[in-house]
Amino acid sequence: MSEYYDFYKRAAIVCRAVPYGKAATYGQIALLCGKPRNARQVGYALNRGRLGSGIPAHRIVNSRGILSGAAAFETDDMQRRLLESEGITVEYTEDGWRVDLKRDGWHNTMDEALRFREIFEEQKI
DNA sequence: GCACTGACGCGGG
DNA sequence: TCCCGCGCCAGTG
Repeated sequence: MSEYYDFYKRAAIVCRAVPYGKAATYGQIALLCGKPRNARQVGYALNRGRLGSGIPAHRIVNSRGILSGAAAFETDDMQRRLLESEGITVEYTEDGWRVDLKRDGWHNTMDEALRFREIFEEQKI
């Protein structure tokens, strides 16, 4: 097992792999990076642009499917509009805009998880 | 080194 | 199922 890793490089790879039309959670990204307790770091990285460009940040939501209320997008409704443009239904609740993870969530297979581990191992990150 | 912060998540009630 | 409390941990000043 690689003893030194770069969490942000891993997170960038995983985030870019979230399919069009699907939403993933912060914890899910962290888990696939091999750091299941680092969900907060995923949010931090996205907020501060630490993952570079080409990251579908709008597809990342919290474990309940709630969209980030943070003003990290150009406009308040940007994240919701991007998701809807991909065919994802976003419904308004008291807690904010929410996607149905049961239907539109990214449900990883064990194979996908193992594949990421291989990629990290190969690239020594 | 210390305290505080936050696009978070889980487990118990 | 829904709250709520607590744990989490890299960054930041």
